[in-house]
Amino acid sequence: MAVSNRKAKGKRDDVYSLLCEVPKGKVTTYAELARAACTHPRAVAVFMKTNKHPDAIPCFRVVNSDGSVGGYSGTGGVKRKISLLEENGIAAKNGRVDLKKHMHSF
DNA sequence: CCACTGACATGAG
DNA sequence: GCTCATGCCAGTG
Repeated sequence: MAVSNRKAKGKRDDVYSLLCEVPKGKVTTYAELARAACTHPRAVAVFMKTNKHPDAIPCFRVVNSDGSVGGYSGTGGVKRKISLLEENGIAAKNGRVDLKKHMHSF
């Protein structure tokens, strides 16, 4: 049972595609991304951590459903993520973004 | 090539 | 604020 779903790796590509379609200046949540990809938020976290294309995958645009930035495997950690968000016009104060202003729904 | 365990940046209660 | 439950991925034998 623990390995019965290994063939369903197509979900990962869906998450990446959806994330790439998020416009600049907007962010999405793990729950929303997972929902759009028909998967679970837990899986999305693994996708970002195990992603082989950080250059093509703006994981910094993904935040928690609470608006908290969460984490970042890229350079600088969450600090780098917050900086990138601000570069996109998103105010990430105290590691939090305004979802009601930047939350992107699929 | 097939099978199993460990690890994860969440969500909900 | 903490704990439990759930899904997907990567590595090893």
